Amino acid sequence: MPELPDLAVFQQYFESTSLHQAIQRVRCHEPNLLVGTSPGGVGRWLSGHSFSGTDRIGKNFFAEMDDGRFLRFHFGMTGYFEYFKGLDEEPEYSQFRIHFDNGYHLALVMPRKLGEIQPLESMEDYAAEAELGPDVFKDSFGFSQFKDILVDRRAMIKSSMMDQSVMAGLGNVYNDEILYQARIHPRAQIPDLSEKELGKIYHAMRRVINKAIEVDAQPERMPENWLLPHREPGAQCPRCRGEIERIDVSGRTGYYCPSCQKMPD
DNA sequence: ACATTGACCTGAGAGC
DNA sequence: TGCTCTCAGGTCAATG
Repeated sequence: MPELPDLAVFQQYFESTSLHQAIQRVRCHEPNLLVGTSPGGVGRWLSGHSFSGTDRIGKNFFAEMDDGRFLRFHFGMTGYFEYFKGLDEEPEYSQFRIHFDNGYHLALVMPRKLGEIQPLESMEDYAAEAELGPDVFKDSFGFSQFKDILVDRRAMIKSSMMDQSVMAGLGNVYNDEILYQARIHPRAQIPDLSEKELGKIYHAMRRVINKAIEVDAQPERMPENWLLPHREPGAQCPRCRGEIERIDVSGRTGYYCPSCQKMPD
């Protein structure tokens, strides 16, 4: 479930494996993933160059190239990178593979083919084009901006926080976690939330993302007192021992604790 | 503006 | 054992 913390970990992985090595060629098993290019086109885009750095906006990962161009990756629901040596070690569900001069390869592994790979001249142009909101984990995204963005909205809090054009990076799972820790009902309407409650949400967001990255976004390493290890109906709330419930919000299945997360008055 | 639904894709897990 | 069904997850388009 690649959300912002997962992306941050992918970014570290990419940086520790795939920078500053000449790219020989690429192989795309699933051309439908390519945006604005073709298997041949992405090959020409990359071949003979190398990656020099990385960046991220929300759930979009940008591999920066030695001449300042980019390749954007979106991981859909199931994507991740895997770096490996011999082709006989290529992972199952590898949809796209980059051959480096040193004999190693980087694969985009994605059982469900809902991701995207896109050559780009500019990250900023892409963000504008895609109408991406600000990345929720950039240093510049402080509480005042969080509040300003939400203040004249009337939607449910969870819907707006998951809307990538409002703010970018959060998905279903971490959103539930944040609202659980802030003790806010996922269907709470934004106009009904006080500044203090918005503050609790913002700070829970920082805390959750930081901690999730610290444990490499591995679900089994999430703290036991989080909601995340208890995302099933009938599970016990680690805080009040009440029953975790399933709830649909804007078409996504969420989980929350009805006794800890009350609707605002 | 906002909510809802369905489509995309396909493996995992459940139920028979 | 093997089949069929449902459900995830992120995003977008269509409809109310």
